[in-house]
Amino acid sequence: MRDTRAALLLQAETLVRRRGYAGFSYADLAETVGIRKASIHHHFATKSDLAHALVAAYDARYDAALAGIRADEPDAIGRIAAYGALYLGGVEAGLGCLCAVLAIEGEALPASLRADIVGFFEKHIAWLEGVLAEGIAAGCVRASVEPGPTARMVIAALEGALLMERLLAGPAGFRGTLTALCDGLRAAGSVPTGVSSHRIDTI
Amino acid sequence: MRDTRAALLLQAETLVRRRGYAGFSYADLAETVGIRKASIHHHFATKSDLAHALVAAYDARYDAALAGIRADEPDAIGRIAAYGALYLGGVEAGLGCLCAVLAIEGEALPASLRADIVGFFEKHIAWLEGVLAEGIAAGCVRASVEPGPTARMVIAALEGALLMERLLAGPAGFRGTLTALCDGLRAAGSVPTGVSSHRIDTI
DNA sequence: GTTGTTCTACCAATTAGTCGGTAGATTTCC
DNA sequence: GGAAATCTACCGACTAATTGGTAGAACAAC
Repeated sequence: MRDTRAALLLQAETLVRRRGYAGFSYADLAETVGIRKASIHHHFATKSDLAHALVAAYDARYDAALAGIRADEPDAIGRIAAYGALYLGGVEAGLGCLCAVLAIEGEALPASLRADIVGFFEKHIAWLEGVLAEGIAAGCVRASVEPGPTARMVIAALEGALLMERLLAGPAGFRGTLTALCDGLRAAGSVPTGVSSHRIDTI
Repeated sequence: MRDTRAALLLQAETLVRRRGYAGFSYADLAETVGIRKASIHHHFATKSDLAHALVAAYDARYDAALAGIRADEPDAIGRIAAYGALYLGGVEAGLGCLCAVLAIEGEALPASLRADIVGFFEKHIAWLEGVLAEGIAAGCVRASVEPGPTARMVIAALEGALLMERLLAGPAGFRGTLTALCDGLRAAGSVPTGVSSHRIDTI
């Protein structure tokens, strides 16, 4: 049995992450999946329905990854390094972050989709804020770090690095940024931890 | 006298920065400028010609701003804060960075345009690397900072913050990220400097 | 009167989305 | 268990609108 809906979601996601939301068409998607254009409408009535489903699936995958990192990595800096490694997967595959791509085209997008994206980012900011606060309490993160603004700065740096290094220096460039980022957060006495092996499942 | 070419560049830039390259059309641009669609082709034969001119003008404006900051701000952290304030202008106006927008749609863009964008980012990385190296030598930037990777991290954080905070917390969110970024670079003994008043001219 | 600018009027291609219909399962009901 | 009804997945053939781009005439300015 062939799960067409899943194939559509998978291929649509890579198309959006490669070329943007306005940059791919139902015709493109139909061709890569090997189905007729009209049949896509059977699964996703409109393009924005498809986009919603895309964000929901992406968000769910990240939820799982975030929970996994929290469970596997005891150290705050290790958790942030592992979180950054999720983005590294995108650089390696030549794919931007789905939500960053959609955020950039924000103005031209349906408002409900924008709300989904805001929710995605705010969830990640809250997660990082918690990680940083715990890290400060445990003494592995610099005491002068403010968890709120720094959480925003961390995710901004990773989103920005994914955006840039995909075109510039690739994975090597991204790893440099991630290391510089972690080094700036670590408390003076704390020992660096290695790069984690966390991966976002699909793609 | 009415400089149509300049008006086209100005309006096209805001359209791209709001909706993306694939997200605006010659019809949109014609309407905002108050000209017929065919007349645009007289000034910019193809859409990618227009995009090239857009990047060239944007790049030139940043060149001037970078030189101004270097001349006016003696301190490395002050220079980076001033550089970040350029991006703040985008957040306030609700506009993304032109090159970030184009970078995201990279795969769907003409290759020559991609090269322009790579050049833009590399120039800024080199500028920041110089600023950081001088700052370390002067003692206002943490000695453990590595100028190369950290320069990439700084621009990534600013690009990412512009991307995100345009949708999330606006200028206040961006300022928080900028402060957290600068705080992470400053040497322990160094005194914080205020936010500069540097602005990118047009828009 | 020539040069630069803008216009009207068009073009072929592509866009998202609709239409009526079909083959094959699955369910319902006697 | 077998007929009838319903549902799922897909298709070819559309549509109206929009896409970037072209040809040639009108108009302006020096």
